[in-house]
Amino acid sequence: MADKDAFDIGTFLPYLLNQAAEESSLAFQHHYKQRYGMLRTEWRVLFHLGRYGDLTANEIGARSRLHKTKISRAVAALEHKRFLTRERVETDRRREMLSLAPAGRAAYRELCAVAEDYEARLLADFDAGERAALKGALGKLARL
Amino acid sequence: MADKDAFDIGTFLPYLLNQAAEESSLAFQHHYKQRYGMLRTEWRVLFHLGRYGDLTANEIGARSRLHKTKISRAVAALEHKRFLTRERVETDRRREMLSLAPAGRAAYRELCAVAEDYEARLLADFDAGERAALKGALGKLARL
DNA sequence: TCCTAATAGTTGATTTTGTAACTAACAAGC
DNA sequence: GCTTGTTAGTTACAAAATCAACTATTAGGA
Repeated sequence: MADKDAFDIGTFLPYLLNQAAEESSLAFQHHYKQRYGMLRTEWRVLFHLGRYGDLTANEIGARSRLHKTKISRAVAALEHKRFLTRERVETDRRREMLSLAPAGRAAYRELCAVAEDYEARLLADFDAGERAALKGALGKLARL
Repeated sequence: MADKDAFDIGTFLPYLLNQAAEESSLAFQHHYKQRYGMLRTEWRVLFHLGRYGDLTANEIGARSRLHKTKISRAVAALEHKRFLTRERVETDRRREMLSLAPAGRAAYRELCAVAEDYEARLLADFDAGERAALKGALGKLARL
């Protein structure tokens, strides 16, 4: 039945990418989920605010490629946890500027440290050249 | 605000993997969704049966790392589309052997061809060495 | 045999996501 | 001013994923 020459899902790129992504997200999830009760989208939004400073929901969407409804919900959840605050932009009252509150900033700092450690472990088996090649290839595939 | 030396999500491996996985799955989805009305899980189950021959739900789970409830529902949907048939294993009546029906086999063949083309396009910018390195690295990360 | 534990698979309840429709604010043309 | 179109963000409803509980069957003792 199993044709030896056949196309193999185990080497199909989208499949490999999905497996690797899932595997590598799993252990990290634990940190923002268990410790802060955050969803993945919330962690991403928190991250963008921590890394790039105050942004509107729309700007986060442009950077992260998250859909605006996901962002809207993540922002509401983060606000509820008092991790961020909103302020209407007076020059364009459709927009809201989002800023990390102290609790959010603390969570960001801690999660960044965890993320760096975590990535180091993921990449422990790779040398510098392999790491650069991998990230370069992924960046191309992700069209970032 | 934005610290130049800070950890950057744009180079965080789980993030990159997720972006690349999402991007590379998106266009391919269209084929099994539009053409056959399948969900991603259904395509994966179909694929495993086509590639590796008759399997039980549990064996598919072990290979694909899909949760058993996802598989159970995917199998039900594929059976409803008459893409596969089930048969109780007489030596252990808890298990059911799954086999592709002719329609499922046809879908499998067509989707494989599409997948090969699709992957070739995804990897068009990479030379043979880069492809091998990428797949090797992803395989390690996915722990396959 | 009978009791308990483990396994294969399904079902139901809750969460989360995705899609589309919606409100509010702005912008451009007349 | 008014109309039309666009953009920022939210909400509602449907689709899907997750988690726990469930049935049926097998396995391993005492």
